[in-house]
Amino acid sequence: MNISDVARDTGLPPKTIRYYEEIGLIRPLRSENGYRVFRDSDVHKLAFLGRARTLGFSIEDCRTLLALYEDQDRASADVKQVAQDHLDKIEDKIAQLQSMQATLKHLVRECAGDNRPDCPILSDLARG
Amino acid sequence: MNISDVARDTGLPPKTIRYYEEIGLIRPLRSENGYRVFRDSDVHKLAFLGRARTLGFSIEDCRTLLALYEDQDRASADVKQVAQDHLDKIEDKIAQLQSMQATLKHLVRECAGDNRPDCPILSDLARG
DNA sequence: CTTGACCCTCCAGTGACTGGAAGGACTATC
DNA sequence: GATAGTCCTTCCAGTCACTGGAGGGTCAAG
Repeated sequence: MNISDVARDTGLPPKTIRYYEEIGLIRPLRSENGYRVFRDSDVHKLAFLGRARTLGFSIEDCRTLLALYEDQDRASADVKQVAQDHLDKIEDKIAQLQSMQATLKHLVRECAGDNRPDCPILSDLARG
Repeated sequence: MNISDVARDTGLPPKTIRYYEEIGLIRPLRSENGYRVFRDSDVHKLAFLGRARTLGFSIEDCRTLLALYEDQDRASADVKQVAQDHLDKIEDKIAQLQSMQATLKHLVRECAGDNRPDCPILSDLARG
């Protein structure tokens, strides 16, 4: 399989696939003309990576998860730990965004949004 | 005022303040020895920027907001538009994170987290 | 034999800082 | 006046996970 076939099948852009090779997440073969040749195992790994990225795991987390996936002697506790840590970060992030959301919603609601210059949004930013 | 005084008063690191000057958000004076000299108006702007950044506005949004703030003839509608667009982005982001959160919570709950290799998290990533 | 769609590598840019090196300036103490 | 310590400066590199583009080789169809 060539890179664009893999891109189609995994939903990952060719650029991203090349990048994943560059940082050592996959090691596709090469044909004589220099083109990358992807085995099923490469495609499988890329799909795995795509899904992990969709869940928001960092590339380093993905590397760890892939290593755990390939390690038949892994402990599920190790996987769970990675996922739990990530979940905690996501929940922190959600809380942070919700706090911004609450403030912004309030300010937007208070703002007349007309031709006049008076604006509670700017007043808030200016005075804290 | 020197940079570290301003950093203390605004809560922004000196590095960030220098960066804001570099990208043209502020234009502090210079004393003979080359040190930056911050007027009250600079400190005020930096505090404004700090609060806007806390609300998650991008630097370019901050630049726009600062310009609107300084424009006595602004229309509050323009400010409101910036804030509403940002709020929309935040709400998209929250929804995306909540979707990750839901999936991850489910997977983490299903995972035994013991010494055995069987792991629903990896199974999910491997098969979608 | 040319066209167009592939593929390759390498370099630069994104956003918003952050860390560190190398060196000048100021303040306090001896 | 020397020294130590803290401040200030600039400049360069790195972060994260790609993404865009230049410049050039390869392949299949007509």
